[in-house]
Amino acid sequence: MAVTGDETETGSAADLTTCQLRNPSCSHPQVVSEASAYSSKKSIEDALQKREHRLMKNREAARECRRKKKEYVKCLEDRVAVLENQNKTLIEELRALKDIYRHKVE
DNA sequence: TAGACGTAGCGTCATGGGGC
DNA sequence: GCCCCATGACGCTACGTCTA
Repeated sequence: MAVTGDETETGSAADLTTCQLRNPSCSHPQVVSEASAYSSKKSIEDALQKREHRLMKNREAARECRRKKKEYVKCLEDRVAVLENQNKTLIEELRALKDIYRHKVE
């Protein structure tokens, strides 16, 4: 998993870094400045909880997104296989018809 | 057998779009 | 505007395969 010291997000009250989540005693400067924006311990806990919830939701969304993408790619691959078969069949059919036509002309 | 390399899967972040 | 969701991008780990 990629965890760098400078991870931040913008705009939300749940802005706390991953390093603080993993190590509550983290004194990373950004964490300190962000955490100081909260008036009480309660609101910090609240923000952490919100962040955790958001990360969990996004984790699940990413998993689902990958699953759908894989399914889509599989679908395309199957379609390619079907079309290739159809193409082969049509080419052979055309060849056979050309043969018949040639014999009639001769 | 150790190291290089390729691939799959994962978590996180950033961002755009839609709903309210 | 704010919130939520979907998704691309990135970095990391685990694992399999190849080669010296």
